[in-house]
Amino acid sequence: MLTNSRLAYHSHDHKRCVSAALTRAKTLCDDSNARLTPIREAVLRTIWASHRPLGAYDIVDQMTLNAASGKRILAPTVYRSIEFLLAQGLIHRIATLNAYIGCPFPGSNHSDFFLICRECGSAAECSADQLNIAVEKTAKRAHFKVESQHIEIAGLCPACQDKDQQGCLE
Amino acid sequence: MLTNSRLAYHSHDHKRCVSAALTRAKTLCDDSNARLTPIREAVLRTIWASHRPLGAYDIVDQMTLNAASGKRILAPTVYRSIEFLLAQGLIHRIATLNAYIGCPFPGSNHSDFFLICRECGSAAECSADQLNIAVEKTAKRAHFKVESQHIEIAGLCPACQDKDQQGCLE
DNA sequence: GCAAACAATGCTATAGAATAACATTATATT
DNA sequence: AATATAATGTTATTCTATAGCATTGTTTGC
Repeated sequence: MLTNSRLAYHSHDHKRCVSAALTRAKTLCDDSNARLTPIREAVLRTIWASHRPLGAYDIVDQMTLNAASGKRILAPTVYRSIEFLLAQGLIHRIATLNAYIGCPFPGSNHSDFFLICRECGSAAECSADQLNIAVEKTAKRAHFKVESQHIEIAGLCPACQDKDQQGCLE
Repeated sequence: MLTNSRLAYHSHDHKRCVSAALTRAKTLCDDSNARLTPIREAVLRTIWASHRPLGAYDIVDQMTLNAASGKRILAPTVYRSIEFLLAQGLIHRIATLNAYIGCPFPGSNHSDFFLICRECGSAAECSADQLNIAVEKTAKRAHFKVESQHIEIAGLCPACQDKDQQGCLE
């Protein structure tokens, strides 16, 4: 099973996540002759600022803050970058949240499976053959031809389960 | 496995789907002391007009058309009914489409699993223990506590697969 | 190197989805 | 009937996403 749950839900050196993601992105875009422009890279970096899915307008705001004085990045620009990054498989859209998150293993063919913590907001991605098979099997019984699957699980991540038990959550 | 795929994807006497859904709704609301008001019932009926998920503003438009002359139902009213129907488990939200669909087996405890045809737009709902178990297992490996799951599968329904093969699709 | 073609971004406006806030009406409770 | 509660009407607004066109930047063929 492929997953970044260890990182997503526990304190870690997140700079490494970001730099790894950017390196992978550059390589992949290079290989496929796609142009990872400065703006697109900045959007990707902004999305990778944490393991929490980020709304499009949050990205706009964050980039406006980060940008050198006065330089405003507007919604259509961000949405275009999002479109590009989605097409390259570098990010995913979390439909139930209208938000976007970096893909920890772009390039590898996988279906979308997310574990979203309702407490801390962090989301981990998983890719499990076992699950894909179960989906296929179930669809087959309805004679349905699967083309893409999108699975969002809500609940509590390991860290927030511990907090809950200790009663120190507010 | 619980599913309405047979009905959703093939021609059938849809009036029976609607009347069955409304009967179930009345019974369930009665049992739980929830008020299925005329407006809420009309929204439910509108959503059940087909097996295709319907956007909130489509519901608004449709209800305005259906309503007696001039009587306008506005967005907040529809959204309130949607909220009620979701809470009662009588409808589901299809997150990837921002649309709503009637639940064919309300009252029975089940997780959301949808097969959405990209060709005809119809969506069937399934409930498969097998799949729930696979989700649980996969989540467990990430030490994630599942509270709710939402699965949307896109692809081709049986009827549209046949059409595709015959090349008579446009 | 230069012009034409194409891709990306800037910008304004607008469409589409959802809710906030408050007034009014209907339904239940005593 | 009087009060409380729930539901609906109404207006405005927020949030999400895209259309359309001007401008700038990057390739590509010559």
